[in-house]
Amino acid sequence: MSGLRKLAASLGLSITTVSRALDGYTDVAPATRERVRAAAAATGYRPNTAARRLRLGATETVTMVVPGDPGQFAEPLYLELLAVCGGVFDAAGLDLTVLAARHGADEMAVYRRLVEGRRTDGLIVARTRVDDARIRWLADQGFPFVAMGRTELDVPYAHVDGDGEAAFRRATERLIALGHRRIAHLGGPDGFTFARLRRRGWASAMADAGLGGDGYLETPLTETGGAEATRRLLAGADRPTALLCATDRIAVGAIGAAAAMGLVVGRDVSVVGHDNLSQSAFTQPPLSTMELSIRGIGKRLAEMLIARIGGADPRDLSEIWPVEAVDRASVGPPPDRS
Amino acid sequence: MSGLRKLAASLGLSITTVSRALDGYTDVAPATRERVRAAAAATGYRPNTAARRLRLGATETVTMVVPGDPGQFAEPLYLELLAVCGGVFDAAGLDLTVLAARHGADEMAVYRRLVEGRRTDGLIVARTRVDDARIRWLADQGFPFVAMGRTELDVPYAHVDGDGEAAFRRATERLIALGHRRIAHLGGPDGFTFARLRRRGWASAMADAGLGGDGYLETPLTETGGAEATRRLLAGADRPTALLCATDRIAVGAIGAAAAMGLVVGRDVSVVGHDNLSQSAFTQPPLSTMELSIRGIGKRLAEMLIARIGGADPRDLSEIWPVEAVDRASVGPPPDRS
DNA sequence: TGGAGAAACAAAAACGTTTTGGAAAAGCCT
DNA sequence: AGGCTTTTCCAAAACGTTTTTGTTTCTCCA
Repeated sequence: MSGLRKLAASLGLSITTVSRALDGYTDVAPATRERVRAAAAATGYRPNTAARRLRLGATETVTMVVPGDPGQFAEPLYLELLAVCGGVFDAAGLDLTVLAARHGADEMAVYRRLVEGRRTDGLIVARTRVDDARIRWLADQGFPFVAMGRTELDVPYAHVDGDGEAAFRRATERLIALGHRRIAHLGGPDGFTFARLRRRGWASAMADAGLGGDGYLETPLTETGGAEATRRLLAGADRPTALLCATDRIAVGAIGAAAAMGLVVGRDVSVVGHDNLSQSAFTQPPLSTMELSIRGIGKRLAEMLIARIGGADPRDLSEIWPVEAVDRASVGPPPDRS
Repeated sequence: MSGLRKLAASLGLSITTVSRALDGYTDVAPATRERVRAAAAATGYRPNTAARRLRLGATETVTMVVPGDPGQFAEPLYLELLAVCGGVFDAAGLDLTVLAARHGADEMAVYRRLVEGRRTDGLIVARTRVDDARIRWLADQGFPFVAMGRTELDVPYAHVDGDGEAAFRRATERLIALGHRRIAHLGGPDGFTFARLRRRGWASAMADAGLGGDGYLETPLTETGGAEATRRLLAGADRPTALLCATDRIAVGAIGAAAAMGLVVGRDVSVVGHDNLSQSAFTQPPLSTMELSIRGIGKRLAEMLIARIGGADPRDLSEIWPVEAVDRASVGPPPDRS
């Protein structure tokens, strides 16, 4: 005998009363309620989660699928996101489980298994894509989920995102105001919505200023990707005077490649990133970048998922967060001979 | 009616037979087994996990507590560890849940709640400390867990670790062979076992060479920590010609600070790190570092935890992995005037 | 005083599995 | 053919909750 039954026996009560006392029903006399609570605290009673979940028909679990591709995605931001969300979920009595999936065919299989096997009450979808099969399917199923990032799909879905388009437009405008004319954009894979939006911000600012928007190069989201793109961009005669990078990792690669070519970053060529990773303040020169509050976003994301699980309408759950500029020495006016 | 009962009814069998057929007992005729399996596959039957767990008395869940301290611990390696472990656990039918806890008082409370509430079957303990209360308590309870890293406790516990002591001894010896005499060590907080072992490796190589082991500075595990320590170390007259850093993050800070002081890293001062983070190949100059296979370690860690849950003796589960040197341009001979 | 209504508790069912302890049918041997 | 083992299946119990549906006792008012 264990659990509720034992506690009830030791108190000379029925398990019904004990259960209801602990859950705070008005059904039980205040005196008994206190007696039960004291006994529960004293014996360290904790309801068996499996039994509870079976009875309730809920898993009390939410899931985040993290990219499992080797090496490629050692994104520091995701761990912080997990930690922040974990705190909120924990306070709400939800377990946060993580699952790794490689981008590609088996990715959808992972989601399907989770949803169809009713192994989770809600999902966090990160690294959203313009046409995101996961979101299309989940929304179609009416399954509760939140997305970190947007898509271009026409279905409603709960999401939080940074305003990368505005941020990159502003960043471009500031470079233009400094005198730059040839501003290249090292964008992420265009399938990712965040990459497309940031490119759009850059492109619209360039167009508004009557400048050519042809200095666009799509690169992998790695330092290596940024370095290779930079080598190519800076090789030509009419090389750009500024490199606007979709992420700090790309920017770190760009700074490395530019320096290796004998150029002084911040004087011969300006570099801008996005994310404000901890290492970005320590490049030579320190990287000008933009910051989005991961802690804030993670908290809201978790709260939204809880709301969705509670039945909230996804149409009411949409937030675009501002992105703040972080100015450092990797940006300066263009060189004179430009 | 749903689940097993429905499936059984549709086949004209009892739920017992269906259950045993799916679990592959010899108890059921091969013909019926196939019939059941086909029907299960066709209807997409998945056993209800809560019911299963209740009956089995297992949570089928393992947990990793990640550092929840804001910003401080945006360690890229942890995410990769999670992804790798997640894959192994998933294949074994185990859920991997993450929980955030700040270092300090409530950390033990988190572990206690997990274990005493029987909310998990096993734990992964990372970032081990020399005298680690978590490990002392868990081992005392006989609860299945694995540690990434060691302690100086006398209790047996399953663990995987890199041989940081040997790696730092070798690294120091190589610096000495290059001609360096004043080699400073920017160590992590000494409470962390990995930091103490790396320091010991450095100290023993220095002692063996008859060199002073006083160039030791304890720093936080951040770029800022490395930068501040470097500023202090390089300010004096008899400044070190080499900085051996406990981690790449510290080393990145060191390179930044040294460059800001007008020194050329790799010529005026050499810098070595450990972790081989993706950005470390893109500092100026590229950082010499050491690498430990996180994928390999994560896989073994997960396998060991599964073994421990299965009842394996922790004494048989201990692995120290080699650390490989990654040579880049941040290391060179000491400057002449030394 | 009788009856209605509220307050406090309890019995029992259900959630969906796994497993125990058979039972019926079939095959084998003498 | 009768007893024995083997094969194949099933009824029922149990895991520990939550919740529905009572039942009893008490209070209050006419």
